[in-house]
Amino acid sequence: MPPPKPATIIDVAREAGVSIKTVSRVLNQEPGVHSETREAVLKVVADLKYRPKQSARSLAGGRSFLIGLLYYDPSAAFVGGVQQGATLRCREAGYHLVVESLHNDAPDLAMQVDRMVSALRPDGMILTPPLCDNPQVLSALRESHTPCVLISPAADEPDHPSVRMDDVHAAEEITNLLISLGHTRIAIIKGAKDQVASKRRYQGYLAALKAHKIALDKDLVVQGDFTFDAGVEAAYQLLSRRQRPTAVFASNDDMALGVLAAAQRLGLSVPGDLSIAGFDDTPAAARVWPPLTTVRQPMDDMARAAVDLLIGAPRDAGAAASARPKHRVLPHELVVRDSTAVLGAKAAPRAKKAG
Amino acid sequence: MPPPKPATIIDVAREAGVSIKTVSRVLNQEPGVHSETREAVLKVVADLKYRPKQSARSLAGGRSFLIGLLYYDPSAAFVGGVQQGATLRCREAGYHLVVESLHNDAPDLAMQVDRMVSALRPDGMILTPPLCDNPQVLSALRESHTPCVLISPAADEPDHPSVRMDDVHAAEEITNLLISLGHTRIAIIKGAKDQVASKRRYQGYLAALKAHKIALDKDLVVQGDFTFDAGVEAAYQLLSRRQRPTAVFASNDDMALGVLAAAQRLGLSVPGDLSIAGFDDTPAAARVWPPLTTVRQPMDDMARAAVDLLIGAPRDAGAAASARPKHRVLPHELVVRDSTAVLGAKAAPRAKKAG
DNA sequence: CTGAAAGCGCTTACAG
DNA sequence: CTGAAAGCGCTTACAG
Repeated sequence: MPPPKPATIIDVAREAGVSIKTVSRVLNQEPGVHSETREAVLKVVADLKYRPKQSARSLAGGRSFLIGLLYYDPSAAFVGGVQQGATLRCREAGYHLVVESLHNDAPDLAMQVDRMVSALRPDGMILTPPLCDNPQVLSALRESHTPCVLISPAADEPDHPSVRMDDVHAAEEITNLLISLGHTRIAIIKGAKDQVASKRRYQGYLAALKAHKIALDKDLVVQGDFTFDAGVEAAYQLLSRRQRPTAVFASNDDMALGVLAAAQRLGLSVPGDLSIAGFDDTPAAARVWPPLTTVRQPMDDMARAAVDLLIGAPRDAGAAASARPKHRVLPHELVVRDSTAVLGAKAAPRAKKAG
Repeated sequence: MPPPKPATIIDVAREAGVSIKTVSRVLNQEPGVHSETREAVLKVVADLKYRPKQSARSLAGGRSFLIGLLYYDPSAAFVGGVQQGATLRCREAGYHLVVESLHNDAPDLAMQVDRMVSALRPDGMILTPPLCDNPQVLSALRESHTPCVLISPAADEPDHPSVRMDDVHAAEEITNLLISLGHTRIAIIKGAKDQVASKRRYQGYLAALKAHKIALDKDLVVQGDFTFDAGVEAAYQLLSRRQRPTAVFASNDDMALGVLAAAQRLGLSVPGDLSIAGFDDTPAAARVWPPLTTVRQPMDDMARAAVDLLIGAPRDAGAAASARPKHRVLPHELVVRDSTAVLGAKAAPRAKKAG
């Protein structure tokens, strides 16, 4: 048996005794339809289980109801959070999320992006780091006149709206927390050199030290690259010094987990001998012992805000419409767990927030 | 300035001096086009940067070139792996992946699924656990006659093709590994009661014990639910017994991480005092100390296989075409790391595979 | 090997 | 408040 053909707008119009234009009006919630007519149409729609076909709407109307999400590292918890927020917000708004995994250094990156947008003509694109800072990607998108929102880009571009959190402030807060616990020998493991988040978090660290008049000890600053292995290696370096740090602020959770692993390997007690703080609140951060003190990025909310910016800014509103793109900064959250404690204490840490 | 309109098939046809049908033939790689004509068309396509519009192809041709991925727990590493494989394979095949995050127990689940498929008319859907076992989801999909592939479903349904790994065998292998390391008091923490993977892994555990004539000790069997907290709790139960187990097989990594955390909290050395094995090879498994011995599911490959099944089986090939759906079982991989070691040894474990 | 016509199922102007 | 017409940009089925 061949499957029954789904009802079309013509079927609905015939059954309801109106024109297809009126059906269209009802479905798109356009004003100017008599309420009785509306009711009648809606009833037929329900009876016939009519659902407008997206490809037809798209072809005729010029909107695809598709939002694209471009990402690089699929294992990154960051991307998972962003995707979750984006897909939920899309559903609420009647859009759908198309995802594409791209290598940041693929030679044909521009072509891959171009292919996607030319075929799908998404109404907007969401870019996550490091793709949101990739000139190839950005220029391919510009050429196709696809609106896009950058999530946590290196710099706020004048061309595109962006959504981010305040890395500097968050890093400062977490460093303040360590200071308030009595630590003064606080090491930092910096993130990847080419990512601006690394710089910003380092800035926050410096600011906190300065505010508390703690002199910067260059021996306590180690270059990392956001990987677990970098965290392990940095920890060995730091913990082999004569004057060990009593606390380590790793610029992300993966590195913090590396520090934790190295400390345990060396037989140090965490947080008794060493307090450790991370950044990101990845799923793994709560699945180790002791659970990590860290910063929760509002990934969900950033993604939702990105979708909203895209839906609100139709393609080619251009220079005329909104004079300049919006740059939103969303609030983060300090997550104090058991990997940080009062200096010298063997007990559990106090969840005191730094001033 | 209004953005320049993208070229259409008509522009290409005019420029190349052929009919649009011929352009269509070239682009769709249909046979029966003179090679010179083909070259000429291709040149114009390149010059004009022509890209067929997906919504038009979809409306006229009845194929959307969209594959849907339905998932429940976005933090699950499993979903990340599946998505990665699916999106890459889709790109290779000229398809795109649309993702949708669904609550397995949402009251309007059927409607949400119906909305997606009715609007997008994807050429196929990929379902991950537990959604692939959800009657609401399956019936909504059946009603819309959308082909779908189930990834690791509870049971192989006659209606749908599926892709899975061999949970029983993998669990047996990992138990064998522990036995080969000299362990006989091997505990198991079972997975969630309603998931069949739990049952299968337990079966594999039982089979390995039986093969080695090790009597089952009910005290070493603890019910879990796949969460970190369940692992912690189960570990406390197991490790407080007079006769402690010397090894624990947790039915997934999250629970294994819980066991590891609990052991460390109790001051036990892993693997010196306790060997721990997990299942899944989540990102966190390699980010703890000691790194977890576990089983890597071929998530990538399963997803690729799923996409292939979908592309190969056009909508409504129906009963006529392929008599019955295919059920594929893909090979897994034992990942032996440092959380397992020879009974009583304080040294690193040998990476010996069980017979 | 190539093409003219019809049609996919909607929305956009434009009328009334 | 409602509708008849044109058109979005392709593919299908049919001719030659």
